[in-house]
Amino acid sequence: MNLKELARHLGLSQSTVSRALNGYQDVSSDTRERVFAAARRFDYSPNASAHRLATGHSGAIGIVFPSDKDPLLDPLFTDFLSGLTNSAARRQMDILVSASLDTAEASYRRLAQRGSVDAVVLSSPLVEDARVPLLDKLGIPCVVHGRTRSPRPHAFLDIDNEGAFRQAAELLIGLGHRRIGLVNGDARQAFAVHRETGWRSALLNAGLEAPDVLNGSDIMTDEAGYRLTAGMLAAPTPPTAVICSSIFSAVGACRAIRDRGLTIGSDISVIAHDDGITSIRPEAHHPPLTTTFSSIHRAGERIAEIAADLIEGKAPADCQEVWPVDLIFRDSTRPPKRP
Amino acid sequence: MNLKELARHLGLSQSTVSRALNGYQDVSSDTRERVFAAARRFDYSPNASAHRLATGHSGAIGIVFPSDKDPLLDPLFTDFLSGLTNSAARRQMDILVSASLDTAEASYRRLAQRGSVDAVVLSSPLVEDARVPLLDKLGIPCVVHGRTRSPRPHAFLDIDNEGAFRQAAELLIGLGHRRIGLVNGDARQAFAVHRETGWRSALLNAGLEAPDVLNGSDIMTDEAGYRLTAGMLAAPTPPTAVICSSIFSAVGACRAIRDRGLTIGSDISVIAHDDGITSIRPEAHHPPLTTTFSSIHRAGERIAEIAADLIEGKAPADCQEVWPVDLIFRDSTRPPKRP
DNA sequence: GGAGCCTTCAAAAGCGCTTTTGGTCTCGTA
DNA sequence: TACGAGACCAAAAGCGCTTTTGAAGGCTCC
Repeated sequence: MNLKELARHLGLSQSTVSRALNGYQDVSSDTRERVFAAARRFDYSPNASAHRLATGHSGAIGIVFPSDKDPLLDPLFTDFLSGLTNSAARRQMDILVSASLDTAEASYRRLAQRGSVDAVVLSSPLVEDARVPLLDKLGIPCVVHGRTRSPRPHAFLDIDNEGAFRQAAELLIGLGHRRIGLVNGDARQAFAVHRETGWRSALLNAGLEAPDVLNGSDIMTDEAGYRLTAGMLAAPTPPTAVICSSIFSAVGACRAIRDRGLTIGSDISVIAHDDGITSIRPEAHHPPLTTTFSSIHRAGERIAEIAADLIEGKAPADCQEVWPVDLIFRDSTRPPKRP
Repeated sequence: MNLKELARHLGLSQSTVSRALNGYQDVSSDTRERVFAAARRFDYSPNASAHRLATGHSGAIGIVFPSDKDPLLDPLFTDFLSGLTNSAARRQMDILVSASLDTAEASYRRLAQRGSVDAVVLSSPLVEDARVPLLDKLGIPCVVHGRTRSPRPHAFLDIDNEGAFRQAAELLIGLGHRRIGLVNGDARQAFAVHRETGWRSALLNAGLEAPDVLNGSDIMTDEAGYRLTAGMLAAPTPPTAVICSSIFSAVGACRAIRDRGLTIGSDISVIAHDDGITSIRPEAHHPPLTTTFSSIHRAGERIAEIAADLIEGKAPADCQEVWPVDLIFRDSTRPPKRP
């Protein structure tokens, strides 16, 4: 069932039917209702390709996978994507996931030239990310999940990583901790830099040191979390608390603490950043973990909306949001034994 | 730069340029080379929408997210999607992720009618899954990741869940275990049923019982893994070994074991199913976990190929694969202390 | 040397929609 | 009565590609 047939059934022209369906004003409400009734009855919905060709819009938001087996590719992405997709669907848009077989640049370039997407979402930005100027040059609207340095303002949604980690460190300092370890993500990533800044500023403001031995950085896996934490605990002056950049790192960190015969909370305090994924919940741990919390699912939802705004012509400079992060106090943070 | 301009630059007709680029035979190799050179020079690639409209193919494989916040939605999906996308890209196809805002049925129906995708991938099938007959009725080729009961044969790629879990149980039985707990996924899911069958058959074959108290089933999270395992360990005759359906459940199970003052390996043996995600690696645990292993990333890769075959007309009955699962022996499985 | 064939290409139709253009008909106003 | 305005709709152009149709030229072969 296509538009032509539907029009024939109704005894109307294609254009009238099209205008009725698309909400134009110069169709009598009587005709409009007949058209809608027929569309429902014949279960008509317009062909996507034809619609796209005619309008020049693809009706899709693109997102490019980093690369084949990138360690940055984490399970959080599922939650993010799910939010993105839900929200895009509400705006009648789809999410097109594309792989970067050769280089990321080539992928974006291809997306642009083929007109497969109207905008792209950029995940896991580096401190200085070449993709942003590239997309700017290619003329594809782009919204960054996170922030990056860029000559021209870009649309983004970020959480206040610096503030969150400063607060987390301040909480520990308030409890009496003097040596606070950071189990951070990959140092090339923008968010990791922001978190380190937050951690460091809290320590320096309190007149404490932020030595390199307490500043761990690696991919955010269970294994790396274990290794970094175990390393810190084995140092001559081990930390009395650690802050982890992800729940996966935290799982490893907790194992390292226990393997050393120490108890989480009473011996070593732990704070983890929680993106809100279902598979591992910090409040279900023993003891429940204190967290900095921000739902990555909701970030995905919002980013699709921002992308839609961008497509409708909103200026990138007006599409910049930084969300506050909740600090949720639980039982894994206590005063240190020997301050 | 579009086809018309390119043709004008070359002094050729659109049709000749199109035929040259698409590898038809009735273009002289001389002309063909000129065309390719020009296409490269002007960085031309055909408009996706126009191509789709003309060919009638959307060039995309669809996948529908279960729903807004479905507990079945797991982080493994990222790895799966990454494989799917890579492989699809190699065949010049994209992956269209779509949300099911109302019902899953409506989403698939819309995808079908709008012609947005040429085939769909169906994840996490239930034992009896309404989506398969629906897609059959709608006439969209579909490949299932897993297996489900269906009146007509459907294309699928599954791993040998039953065999894997039978082997796992047999390994434990061989070591002398008599009470083996199962920390399984949601019992509505097909794979969970298969795994239970494997576990049960190994026990019964060995003349052992498979009581309900040892047959745990829930979503595959850290928390559920903890709860199920803790429950079993608190029973009058606790298991001496547990088999977990996911690495997330296993993380929880291990915590439950330790929280009870027991040691993994020497007190309680643990086997986990490992999908090969990077964030949590079983070999990095202490002790390293024995696993049934199958890469979900590679499954995604293969499924895109199967979908492409299906689109090209291959019969669904000829697109059925069951992959063997590796049983990787590590240090978390030892003979029981008191058999 | 003309019929028949192959190679190479141009012209044009068509994919299913949106949007522009223009025409008809009614109505209110001068 | 005449006329511009407004409501409604049909016809047709156009989006950028693929594919069919058919024409021109060069070739072989009887």
